[in-house]
Amino acid sequence: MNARIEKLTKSFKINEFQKALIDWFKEEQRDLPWRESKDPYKVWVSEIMLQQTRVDTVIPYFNRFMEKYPTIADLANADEQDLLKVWEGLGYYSRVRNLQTAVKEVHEKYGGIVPDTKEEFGSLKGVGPYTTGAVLSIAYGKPIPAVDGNVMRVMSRIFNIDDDIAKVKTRKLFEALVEEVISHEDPSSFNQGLMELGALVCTPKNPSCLLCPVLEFCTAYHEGTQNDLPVKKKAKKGKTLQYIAVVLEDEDGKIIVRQRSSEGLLASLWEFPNSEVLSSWKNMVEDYEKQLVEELGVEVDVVEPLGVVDHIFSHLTWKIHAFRGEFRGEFVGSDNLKAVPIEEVEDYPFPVPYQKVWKEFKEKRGIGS
DNA sequence: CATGCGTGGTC
DNA sequence: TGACCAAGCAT
Repeated sequence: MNARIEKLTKSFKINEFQKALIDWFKEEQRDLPWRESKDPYKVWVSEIMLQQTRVDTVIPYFNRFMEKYPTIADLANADEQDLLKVWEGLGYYSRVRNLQTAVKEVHEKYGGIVPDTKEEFGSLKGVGPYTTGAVLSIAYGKPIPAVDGNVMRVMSRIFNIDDDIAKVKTRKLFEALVEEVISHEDPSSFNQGLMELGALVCTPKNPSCLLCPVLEFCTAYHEGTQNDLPVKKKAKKGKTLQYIAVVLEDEDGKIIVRQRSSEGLLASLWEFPNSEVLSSWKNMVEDYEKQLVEELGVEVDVVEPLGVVDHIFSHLTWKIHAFRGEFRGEFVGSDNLKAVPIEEVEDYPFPVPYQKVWKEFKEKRGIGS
């Protein structure tokens, strides 16, 4: 333990803090579907879904996921496109692919039993320091810190720490700090208590300090600095990219869909034919029409605009100029580019921006959902 | 260590 | 409307 941790915890009443936090958690915790069992697999899935994602958003996804993949074996044997479809709209799609990779490893290497050591579980794909601590403490009662954004916020206020929480080094500081104060009798309630407190009471803005069960331990409250913590360097906002996209239909009611690259943004999801609009283009619609004829080998008519779809990612913005179009001629597709019956389009996993485009198309065509 | 990776809610 | 942010991880 380094000198800084020692100084911070020197006169800290650890046992009383643990008791106040755990008692509060047991009384006030929310009823959530993943709290109905301590099945390590279910706890694990919930933690992956909850990464950077709100509880209210996750609940229906979790329930559907468990209905479809109730066990390790079910997930290990799942089809990747089906998996992406279940994850559709949840974002950060690499999470589900990494999860399946890891679950396959547990299925094959550990006989379907989720390993209970930091070394083994923590080395699985998609499992970082936070998820390791969360799953092993909740499912197996191991006293391992689970430091997420909530915990950094709560602890930064309790100990009045103004280090930039965007830095890896700061997260490690908080892990060392939690290591010192975590309950060994009930690590699960302790870790979840810190997170629940951050979600319900010690909120980013307007924290409900007067309702806080650990108010007496909070240095920031006593110093009046709770509204200035935690300190986090602002992210610079990303650039905007312009795209033209066309929903192409033929006389037989088939729609052309295309699968994205298996790497990078929205990997392996589906979209409608589109291209970045370059400043060198003279006429967006005509230029892209020509490009489409080349790429698809069919006659193409861009018929009418469907509107402009704006989509803000965390690191960039898309402005999609969407159109409805028609194609004629024999279309020769491939695994990643095909014409599918209009009623099957929604069987494919689409990211939200292209769901918006599809919605515009359906409204224009007068197709009910 | 910095950046890429989604989406929706809130103020 | 825009900035911030929510149970992070891989590279």
